[in-house]
Amino acid sequence: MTTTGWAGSLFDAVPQKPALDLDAITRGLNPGQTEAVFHDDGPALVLAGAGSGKTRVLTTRIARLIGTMNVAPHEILAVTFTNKAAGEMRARIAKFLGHEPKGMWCGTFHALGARMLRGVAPLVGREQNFTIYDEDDAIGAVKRVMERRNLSPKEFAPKAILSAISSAKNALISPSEFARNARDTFATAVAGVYTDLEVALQQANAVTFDDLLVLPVRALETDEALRAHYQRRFRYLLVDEYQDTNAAQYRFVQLMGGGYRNVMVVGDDDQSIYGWRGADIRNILDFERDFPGARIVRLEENYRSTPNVLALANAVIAENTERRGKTLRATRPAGEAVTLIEALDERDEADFIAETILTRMSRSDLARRDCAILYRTNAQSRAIEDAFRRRNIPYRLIGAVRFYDRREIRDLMAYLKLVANPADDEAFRRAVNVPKRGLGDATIALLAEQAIAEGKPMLEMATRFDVLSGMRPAARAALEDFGNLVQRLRTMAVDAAVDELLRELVQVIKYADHLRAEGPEGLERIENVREMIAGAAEVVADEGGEVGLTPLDHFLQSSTLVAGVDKLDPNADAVTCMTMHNAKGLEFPLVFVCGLEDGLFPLARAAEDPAQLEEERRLFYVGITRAEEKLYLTCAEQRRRNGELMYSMPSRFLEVIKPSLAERGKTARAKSEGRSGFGGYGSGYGSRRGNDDGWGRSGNSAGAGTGGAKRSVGPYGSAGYRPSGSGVGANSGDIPFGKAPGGFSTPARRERAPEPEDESQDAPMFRPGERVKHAKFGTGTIAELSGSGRDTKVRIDFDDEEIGRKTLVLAQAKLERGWE
DNA sequence: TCCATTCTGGAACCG
DNA sequence: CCAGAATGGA
Repeated sequence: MTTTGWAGSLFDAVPQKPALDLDAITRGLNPGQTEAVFHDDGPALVLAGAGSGKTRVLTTRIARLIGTMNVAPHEILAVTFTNKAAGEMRARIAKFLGHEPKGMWCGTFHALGARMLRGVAPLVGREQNFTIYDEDDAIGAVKRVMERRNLSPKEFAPKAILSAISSAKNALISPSEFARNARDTFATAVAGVYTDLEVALQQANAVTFDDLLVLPVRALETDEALRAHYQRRFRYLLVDEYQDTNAAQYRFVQLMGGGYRNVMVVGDDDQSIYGWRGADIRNILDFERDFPGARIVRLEENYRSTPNVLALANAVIAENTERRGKTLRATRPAGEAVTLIEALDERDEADFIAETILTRMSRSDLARRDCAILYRTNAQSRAIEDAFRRRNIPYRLIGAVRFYDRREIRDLMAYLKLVANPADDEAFRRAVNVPKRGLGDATIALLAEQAIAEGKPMLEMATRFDVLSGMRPAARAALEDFGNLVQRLRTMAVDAAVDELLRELVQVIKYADHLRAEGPEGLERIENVREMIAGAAEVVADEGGEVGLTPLDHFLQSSTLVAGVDKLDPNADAVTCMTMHNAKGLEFPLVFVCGLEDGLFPLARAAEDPAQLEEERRLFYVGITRAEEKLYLTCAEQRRRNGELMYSMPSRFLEVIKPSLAERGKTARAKSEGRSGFGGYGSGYGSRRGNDDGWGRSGNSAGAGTGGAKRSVGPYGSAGYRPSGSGVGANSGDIPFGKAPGGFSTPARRERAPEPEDESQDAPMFRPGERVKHAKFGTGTIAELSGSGRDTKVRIDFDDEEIGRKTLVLAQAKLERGWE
């Protein structure tokens, strides 16, 4: 391959009219912002605290470069953290300039990597129409490789193996290097799989997400001409959320910006929350070393939040030691106090949140879209959704079950991927039996075997006479059918719009009938398919640079790279629920950060490692700083996690929240049913009665006594969740901290209970032969009991012939005894 | 023998 | 609540 393919001259200077009113767009900038916007050449590090207007700085600087500095848009490379942010940045710049910044590369690292890779695929052993494997595809490929290496998925979890490979890739460690350093059996297994996986990926003309970073880096490192081309082209690099870059991304920036060295990175070390994905906070801490002479600009004035919110944020983050150190200064007038609420359980917590939102909306012009619920894990959304549904409050979930993760969507996507890239064996495996064509493991295994033997795609094997002739007639017919269908779609896909393609596909495989047969939830799936087709109709080829791609290629790429927040419609009239990770970069007038319990936030596994604990704390900081006007922090005494009831201590992060920083209270249920306040709950489980100095461990806890059975009279703020009879007094609600003097760090566990209210764990054991009644299955006789503790299972012969003998988990069965 | 369906154990954060 | 084992049907 020559280098002329990517050395495009598409963007040869079309002189842009300087229609930019620089004065207008830089009016009101503070000194730090001005310095960053008017920074011309050379490296620069902008340390931008939360809400300090960094997006404005970035867009204004780009507008200035283009509008008044004679920099052509195609000379600019801007990296954002989400596709949505890229779109917004582009739109804002267009507004400043009065025209689209055509030719500018603006997007996430992954999107930019994919874009570059389309042009240089042959350099890394791929073709232009390569497929991007999502995590499931990659796990599938890992499993296949493991099978061939006789590695049992029981001994080594494919997911763990993939995760190790992913980490290696993000650290730019090659398979051979990994193998050299493999010491234990797991690492050795990973090394082998890693080596084979690379071959399999290449054979399937596929790349993983990580490869979108790794392969461009490799191409840039190995091909001098390519590197020179890009270094000449991109005179200005701007990287947002720099604190979350990993080694591969860092290297990418170095390579791309290594020519002019006009690299401006913007970030906040306090908001680094992707260490688990290989992000290296040192990238920002060490920027000056890597780019000597870099100008450092600090943006510490916060325009987003009230002083109350900021005081809390500063207090929380000050606990971290690994930071450059900065303090956000408030510019807004004082607002409402932050409120900390203790709930009984997750349902009580959710009810409180929902009621508070309703009350506040009724008392002000607060809109639903102004409210956000932030949590640590997606699993927490369940209770919150229930609470909203019961009250008919519209809400939307960001990122929980991603649209493209739904089965029906994945089925159709598999077809599309296979059509776009016939070598994609993972897609073949998924598509070939949708709907069921009577092809099972045996047939597929045979195809796979042949494919490996010849080094050819499975799809090709499925169309070859010599392979087919050895199969059962039914299987042969099914494969011929399937092969013809894919071939027809391939012909169509050359120029057809994707929605057209999808409509044809859905019709031919009678997909709607297939889904309808699944019952009521099938209808919802049909609806999703409609949505997918509608969405496909809207995908237009991205401007600039990607010649030769079919509409299908564009569609697949853009849909593979969407993030949860990318779909967030800021105008939708709904409350937003999401993880704190997803909330990065967003802001809302009213924010609830919930589930503040030790073991959940911080997660138990992070508690032991100081580095991980600091990252959790930064995540908390991110959550807090999303709030513009009013912030609630909530925690629950008990919570069901993975089916078991957990009693938890309030998060250790709350420890630094002195009475002056937040007002405290309890939900009505926590007050009336709470087991005499904190410390008393759990009757013996992790009880720290009397071991507590209340809220203000630092000693100035005005209203907090010696813990134990205190009555909470904490104020509820103006939020409206003010149970009758609750007084308004000094700070007093008592919640023990996770990091207790005695050293509690993990929540206490106890027996599985069907309902939070149900204390059936104390019920005596059942005996075989005993007559019982089950709510759904009716009466029956216990045949046998097995297991112990929460895993006790009971086998029952039910009287109803149709039900017969069933094995149930005792703790969940809710059996009534004494029935004849 | 092969394929489809039911059952049972295990589940972060995300591009 | 989803994937892999166990089991039932052609």
